[in-house]
Amino acid sequence: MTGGIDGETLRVHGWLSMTHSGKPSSDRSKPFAGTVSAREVAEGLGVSISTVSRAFQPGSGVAPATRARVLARARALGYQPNPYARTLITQRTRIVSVFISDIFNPFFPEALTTLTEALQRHGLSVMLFHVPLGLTPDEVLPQALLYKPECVIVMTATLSFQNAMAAAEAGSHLIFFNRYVPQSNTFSITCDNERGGREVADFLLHTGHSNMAYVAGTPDATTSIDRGRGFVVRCAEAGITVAQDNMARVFSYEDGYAAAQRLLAAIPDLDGIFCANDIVAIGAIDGLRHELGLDVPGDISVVGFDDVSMAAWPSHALTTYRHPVRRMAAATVELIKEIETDPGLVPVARRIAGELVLRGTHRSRGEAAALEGRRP
Amino acid sequence: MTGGIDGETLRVHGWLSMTHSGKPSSDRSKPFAGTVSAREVAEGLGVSISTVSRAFQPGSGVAPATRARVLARARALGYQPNPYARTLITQRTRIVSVFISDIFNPFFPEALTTLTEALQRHGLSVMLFHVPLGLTPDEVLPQALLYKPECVIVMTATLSFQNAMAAAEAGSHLIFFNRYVPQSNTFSITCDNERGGREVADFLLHTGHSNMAYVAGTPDATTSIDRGRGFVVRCAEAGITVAQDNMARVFSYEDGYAAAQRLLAAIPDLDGIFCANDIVAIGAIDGLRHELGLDVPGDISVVGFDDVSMAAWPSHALTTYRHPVRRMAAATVELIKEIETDPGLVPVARRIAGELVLRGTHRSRGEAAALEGRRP
DNA sequence: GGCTCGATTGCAAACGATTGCAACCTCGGG
DNA sequence: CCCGAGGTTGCAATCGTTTGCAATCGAGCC
Repeated sequence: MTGGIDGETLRVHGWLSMTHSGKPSSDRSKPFAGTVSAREVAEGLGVSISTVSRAFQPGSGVAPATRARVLARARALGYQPNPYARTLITQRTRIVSVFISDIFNPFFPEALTTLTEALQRHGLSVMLFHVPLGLTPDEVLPQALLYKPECVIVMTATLSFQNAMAAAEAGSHLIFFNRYVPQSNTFSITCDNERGGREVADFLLHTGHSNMAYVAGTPDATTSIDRGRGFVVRCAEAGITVAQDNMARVFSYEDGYAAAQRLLAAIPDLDGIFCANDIVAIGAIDGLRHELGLDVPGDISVVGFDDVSMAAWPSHALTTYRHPVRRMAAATVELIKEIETDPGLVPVARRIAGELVLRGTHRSRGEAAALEGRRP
Repeated sequence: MTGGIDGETLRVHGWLSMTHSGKPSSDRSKPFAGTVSAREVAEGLGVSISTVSRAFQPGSGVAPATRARVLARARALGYQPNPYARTLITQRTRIVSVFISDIFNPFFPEALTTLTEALQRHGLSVMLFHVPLGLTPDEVLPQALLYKPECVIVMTATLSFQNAMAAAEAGSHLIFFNRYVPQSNTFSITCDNERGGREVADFLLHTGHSNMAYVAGTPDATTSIDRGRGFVVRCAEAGITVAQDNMARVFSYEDGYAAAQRLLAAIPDLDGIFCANDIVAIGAIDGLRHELGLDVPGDISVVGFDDVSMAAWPSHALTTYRHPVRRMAAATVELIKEIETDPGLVPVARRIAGELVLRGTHRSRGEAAALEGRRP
């Protein structure tokens, strides 16, 4: 809370209408109107435009006194180097494009805002592109590439080979966020999903569950696949085979809701379900409770993945695995910095560990033991 | 589902590593590398750069045959006019900046994606700026204004007078989305919140509620204020005074949860609560159920506002008022078009009606009558 | 056949910066 | 006192477009 919010917040009556009647604001028809150029700051000072330009670049040979004068006058006039002209000559845009898709999952807005903040703090501007359901990023990519972003961060689906190639051609590095392209050798920042799956497995095994299932999300999403693999493999190591429900089309509440019913129809004595994410888990829990009249965690444990804010609400109190969003955003900026200094950096997938969050949808060991064999 | 997703999705092994070893991709150190300019398409055709440029502008005098040849060759070479150079000369950026804040409310991502899609469909590129909690948009605005956006869409808080002025100076029109600045005469696109409040009041009155309260959200948010006013005024017209809880700091689940307890402690025979938004409503319901052991809607009705996706989940089945996001996004694009053709357009606040969505957290008239006077 | 007119097209000047290169200045050393 | 070096500064080219203006061309009309 800055306090400035109430202080001089915009409340003056009719102030903006001035700009339509008289002189206060300059000609509205030209967006650049009222903008000062390097020439104007140079003129008053009796220096050249070059000097003004150099005053704004750290390593350039300008006399400290001159730089100070220039900067002072620039500040007074409100001058900032025009990024369009600068880009034209330097060939660097300082822009990153971010691709998002339709958002069912509250994880995405959280990731998006965190990432955006981290990037803008590093002086990069974010161009946002939305890939509507049913479209490939490919159809939006050309518009994004027009602006020659220094990198394209994809939080959604995958790109076609052709278009990924196009991005490379345009000089934009491709970074997958929260997903990666399995055999492709591209940059990616993800949660260590497989490890997350293992940790959940360890936890459920440790608390005495023995008849478990995994509810997958969007079929070809690496997040869903890796979480599932970690879980299934670890359980297998403990001699337990887990049922898998792969019928979900997307990571949705409805998918979880339906999956729970399918699973219990097939395996009535199931005692633990790991879901591909929190939304699916909440759907599953509701399915178990409302459709099947089961008690969670009394009859069966459910664990999610992400730790979205809703998971902490008392009505859900979901036991889950926390997605390390902040650390992922920080890692992304870190990666971009590295790419900046070494454009030839060899692509690498970075996985960041999350952590188990215990709430109220799992049985503790004791309960599990006590209930052994209760249902047929 | 395009089908292209599985078709030629990026799965080729090691393809990107080529760009670091050999020739397939051009020099990665220059973002513009591999880009063709108008000169290159002109050369092969024996026309001038001017002609190429004109071929890309609808109303310019180019012979149809020439235009066709240029366009064909441009497509073959993958040429697109460079937006930076274009902006430099035309002074038009085709960029809009969108300000968002920390997102508790699922309404925002929905609004953001819908809005982004509508804008990009109109050929505008969206630059996203995040205003972290505790900061004013003012501190982020300068970075946004650098790119001379054609307009700045603010989905969050308000701007200081100074900075709003700065935006005007820079030639960027200010559009408030989902909020407005009361006495200021700026553009805004909002839901007709007051009307929404009235409709909810009418509905609750009509279904026999007589002892009602309003739970506000963030204190100075126009959304919260207007919804409350519509509700309270209509009830007053019907001779009923409603209790108001204004203790919430933000529109959060926790706020709703706590408000419910405060209200029922003060007014034990409350039979209807209208909440400033769905998240608050869900919090209130959980507070009523878990802390007070009340039945919703058996003992008391709760109505929200927004109709976020969660509201439809069986576990909530929230009766609410639908926020017309799509229509608001469309109206925004419409407004921008109007501003484009008439930069001097006088600022106007546009309010768009939503609609009541009946689910399971309200009592019907019959039940209400039957239960009359049940609790002391 | 000459003249005018309209439709096409090219020239060249912007737009607002960055940057290699050359000119300049100053100062110290020989 | 002169010369060279090193530190500052300005000149001018450049980035890739758009666009006013002039030039060119062909055709239609008298």
